[in-house]
Amino acid sequence: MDADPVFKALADPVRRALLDSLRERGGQTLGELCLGHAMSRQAVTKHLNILEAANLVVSERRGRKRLHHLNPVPIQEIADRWIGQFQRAPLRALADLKQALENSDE
Amino acid sequence: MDADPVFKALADPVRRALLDSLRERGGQTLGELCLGHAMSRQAVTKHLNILEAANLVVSERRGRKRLHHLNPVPIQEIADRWIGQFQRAPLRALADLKQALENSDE
DNA sequence: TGAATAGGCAACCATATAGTTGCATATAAG
DNA sequence: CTTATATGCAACTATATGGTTGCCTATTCA
Repeated sequence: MDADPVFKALADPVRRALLDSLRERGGQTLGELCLGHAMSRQAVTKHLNILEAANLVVSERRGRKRLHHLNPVPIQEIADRWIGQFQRAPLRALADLKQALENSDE
Repeated sequence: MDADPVFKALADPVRRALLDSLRERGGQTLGELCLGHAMSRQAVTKHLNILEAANLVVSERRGRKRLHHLNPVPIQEIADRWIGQFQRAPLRALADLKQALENSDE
């Protein structure tokens, strides 16, 4: 897995809101996902394309509609492989930080 | 906490590498952090400024050196408050996805 | 003191990003 | 068949981003 497109996809608040919406209710159409966003349908399409490229969203054509679904796997993988590394050594990092701040008074 | 600067800071592979480096060894100077990156010192400075603005890195002036430390707290908070939401309902999302893909053959 | 070291500041440039508008296409409904 | 609906495609624009270079400041050390 290439994590970079996932991180980049998550960097935009509109895209995070779209993921939130699809987590709440899967199978939404493009039109439904546009509601509540003060931007054009085409702008939302672009965001969805970025989310699909990162494999965070999967869509299926259903007649003239396109239904969108969240794929939680990439987020899980980032949590496990990347964030986990930072969680495993947080106490040491915080201790370093605390010591550095204390020593700065000398 | 505003999570947006943190997500944006994490979106760049150079900045993730800098965090990795500081996780491995805290207290590195700007010059040390520049080693291994094929870019100017000023470019690295800009990345570090973005990481500091997101509170992912804390630095202290020590004579003519500046020492940098990882602050793991924002990553922890994102993991807990944001990613946790996606991890709590992954089975349902995957089931939705599987069902959608199966139904698409009808 | 004077030179070398470590870093800061500001202007500039190229490309990426996020948005727009206009028009085209395909399916559904009457 | 015709119209309305749902989406797709492409061109264009403005701003953000990531990088550069040149020069300045502040320590350290001989």
